[in-house]
Amino acid sequence: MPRPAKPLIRYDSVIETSLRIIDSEGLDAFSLPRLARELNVRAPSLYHHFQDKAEILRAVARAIVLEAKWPDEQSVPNWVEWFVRLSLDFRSAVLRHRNAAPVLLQFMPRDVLIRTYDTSARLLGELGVPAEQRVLILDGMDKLTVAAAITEAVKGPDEWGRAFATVDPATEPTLAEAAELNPRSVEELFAESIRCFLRGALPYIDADAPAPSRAAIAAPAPGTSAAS
Amino acid sequence: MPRPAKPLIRYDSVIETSLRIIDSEGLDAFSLPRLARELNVRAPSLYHHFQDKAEILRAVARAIVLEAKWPDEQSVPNWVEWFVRLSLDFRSAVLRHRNAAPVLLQFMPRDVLIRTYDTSARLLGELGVPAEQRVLILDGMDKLTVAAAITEAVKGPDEWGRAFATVDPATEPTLAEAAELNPRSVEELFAESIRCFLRGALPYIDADAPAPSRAAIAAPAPGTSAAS
DNA sequence: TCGAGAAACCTAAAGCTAATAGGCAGCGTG
DNA sequence: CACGCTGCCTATTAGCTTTAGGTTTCTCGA
Repeated sequence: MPRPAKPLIRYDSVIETSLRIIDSEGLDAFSLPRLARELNVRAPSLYHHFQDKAEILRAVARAIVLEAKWPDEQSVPNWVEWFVRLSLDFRSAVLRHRNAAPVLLQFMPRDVLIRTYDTSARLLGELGVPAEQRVLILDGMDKLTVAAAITEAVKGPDEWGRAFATVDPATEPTLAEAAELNPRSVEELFAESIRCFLRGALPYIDADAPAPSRAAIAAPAPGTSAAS
Repeated sequence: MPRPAKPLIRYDSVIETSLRIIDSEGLDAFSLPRLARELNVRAPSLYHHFQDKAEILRAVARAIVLEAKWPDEQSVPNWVEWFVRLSLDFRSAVLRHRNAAPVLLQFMPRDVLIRTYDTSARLLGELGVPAEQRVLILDGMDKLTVAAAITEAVKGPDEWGRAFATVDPATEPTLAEAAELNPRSVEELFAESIRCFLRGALPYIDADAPAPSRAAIAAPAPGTSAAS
């Protein structure tokens, strides 16, 4: 059945199907024959649309990251909570696709994040953060969101609910006690880590300042963001 | 040549050789035939010593983490810098074996870290950190060291020196400017992130308090660490 | 001391995988 | 109308992990 009237392989459906297989059957189960079977096609045909398997996985990683939406500055009381919301949304997107965590580690689309960080840098400028401090904030946020989300995704179901849930009280009594008395869920820990970091890194910035509107960030007044 | 007088395969040399192959030729080059060739042996023989390839990789991950040494509390001015040193040592161990980052993501030996965190929890108790806050600190440190080190390890050589070095000034001018004006190396950013987090999470703890001696942590006086 | 069985290697092979080579039919353009 | 390109196909290569089963040597109890 060579050369059908309508193409059987569409770029978007390849990525979509790949992600569905990875989500439901795990990364090890994802192979080109397996993917091709789902598309009613033979594996080598995929090479007419993608250079190799890595290119498919790169696109899958990109699709996951693009699921994270841009938080509305209206829905949030101040700039700190805007950053927290940004991180939580990213984390949610990653955790929706836990099995793809190794793919994200290898093929994280930096350019997508870079655009977010550029906007965040502008936001920091509006807030009065000195230029030489901005990379510290952005890099720290990167660690606390991207890196933390990926490593959290690989944790087993026994660790999903509470932090350090698998600690043995017999061998690590102090840690087990701390885990017992910890009032926060893993999601709250995630959010609170970011608040702590921002508080510690920017003690001189008013935490109650509102998040600048998207329009103000996108088109800053001349000289506003350039002035450190 | 079945059943030689002296065993040809020693557990330690298998792990050591595996790590050397991964370091020098990359993770993709590491296969059981490749490993067996290095040991002057055939691939299936390895199954008499390891259940499967994953067991070897698990041991490799453990070996990397165990390279991180326990910092001497004498060498450091206060407890904050003790935590910073702990993180930097871990980071160094991971970055010595960049190619093994995906292995670490999948097979991070939690039990090794748990022991460190138990000791750290005791340290926090000595410092007067309330019990219900300790998990926040430990989990945040975990994100900022373990997660950040793994993701930093997968970065390409063009990103090793400075943060956001590959940003294009034409498309992301604000971020590029921030990267230009950033005074810190990636290692300093790593250390400073931890200081910021601890400062933000524990504003009421004296940052200049010394790190408790290892002996004091290992055998706390009764009631000292249990009292929150 | 001897015999049984376990230990530690081997070869052979099954059943995967990613990727390449080359063929064939339909589509659109000159 | 014909020619070349597109988009699928089959066949094949080379390499991977893992299992099955064979052979020799070591160890240990009688």
